[in-house]
Amino acid sequence: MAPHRIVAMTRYTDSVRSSLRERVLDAAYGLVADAGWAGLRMAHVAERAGVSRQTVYTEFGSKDALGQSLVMREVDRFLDGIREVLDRYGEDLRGGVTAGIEFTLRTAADNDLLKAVLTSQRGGDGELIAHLTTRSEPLLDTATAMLGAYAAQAWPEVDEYSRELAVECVVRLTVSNIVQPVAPPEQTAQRIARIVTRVALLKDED
Amino acid sequence: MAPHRIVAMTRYTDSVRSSLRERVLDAAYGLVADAGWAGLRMAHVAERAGVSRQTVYTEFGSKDALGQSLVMREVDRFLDGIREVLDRYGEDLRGGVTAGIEFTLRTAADNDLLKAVLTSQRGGDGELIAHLTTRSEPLLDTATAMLGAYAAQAWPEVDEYSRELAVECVVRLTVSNIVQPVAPPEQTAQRIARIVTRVALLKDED
DNA sequence: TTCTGGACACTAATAGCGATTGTGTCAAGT
DNA sequence: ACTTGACACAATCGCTATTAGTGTCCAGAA
Repeated sequence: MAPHRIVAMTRYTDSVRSSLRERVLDAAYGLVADAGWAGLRMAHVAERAGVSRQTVYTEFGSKDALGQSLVMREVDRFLDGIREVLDRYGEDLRGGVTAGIEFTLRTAADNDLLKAVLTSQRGGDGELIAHLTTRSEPLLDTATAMLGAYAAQAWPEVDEYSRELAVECVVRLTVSNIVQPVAPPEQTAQRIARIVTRVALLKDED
Repeated sequence: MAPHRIVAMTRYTDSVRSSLRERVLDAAYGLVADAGWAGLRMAHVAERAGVSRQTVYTEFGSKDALGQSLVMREVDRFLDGIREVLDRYGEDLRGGVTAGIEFTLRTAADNDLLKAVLTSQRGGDGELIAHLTTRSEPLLDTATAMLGAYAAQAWPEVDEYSRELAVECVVRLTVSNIVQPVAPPEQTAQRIARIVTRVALLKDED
């Protein structure tokens, strides 16, 4: 019985802790959106999260570490979103790619933090991007690898080289359209998907 | 005779003036490369160009105007370079595109000013990019239009929509590879050219 | 004429310096 | 576990004096 209780208590503690982390992270996210990373005060984070300043420090250690966790959470959520979209479309890779691109464009449009990470843009207001040493630098690489895996599964008849080219196109053209948009996300997504389909389906003669 | 002499003198004066402008611009270019736009001193420009500070002011009016002329000259040279490459390859559009991309990648690699203009990157050391109001903002548009014209001439059998897609690909993928290079210019250029060829040649079925 | 060189007013960048504000840590209290 | 208050230390701010640079004018030389 004792072991069981210990386990139960540990789980309870863990869940409390993780919900605490989430609350703090939520608070930080909102405040960063308002005042930018430089304008963020640990005291405000604690206040908005409904905890003491000390708790924030014991949980995250420092402001920099809090920033790390913040962008890591955002990155993970984005990657999960992409995965979910791709899964939802199953064998229809073109549909999945279109939806994934649109999802990415919309995310970048209303999430300054992820936009900064996706476009690797330093400076500006996204000063916290100095913290992307952990899991956000290789964001695009991760996304590329993910997309490549789905492509290999859904389009086994396409040769590997063509798939590589196509995946590279998706990623680079999407980022390009985040930086310099010319049409609403939906149209842009369809346009890129069309381009990419051509790249994948045509085996050149030379 | 009098009119002739006047004309001759005017031409002489013009040529002196333009060579003066060039010298000053050359001096400014070198100094900007060393110390950045903010670190540039009009006195240094004059000194290196071998003229008095006053002459620089009478010729350009202000430091800002000098910056304008500087980026305009660089932009024009780049555009001329692209044109020349495209002309040299004549009907061989794929060869021309490949060479043009490589030219662009190499230019961006060793010309910070043009790199800043091409990637529209503000801030950083390219503080003078605040001056791209004249002929550099539409640089990419101009290049796109140019490429489109050549494409229409060399590939009349390709439908217009496909040509548009292909040209967009060339421009966006090239810029993308300036920002995030993964291979030397030559390889990258060939890769992009291959992608673009596929986009142009395949008419999709849907 | 065209360019030079020096003199000038005015403005922007710089350095120094309290005063303020915020980070990060500690210990005692709940 | 979390809070509260206190603290040392560092970064930032507002202010001032000073420097350095822009932009202009004009007398003189080529």
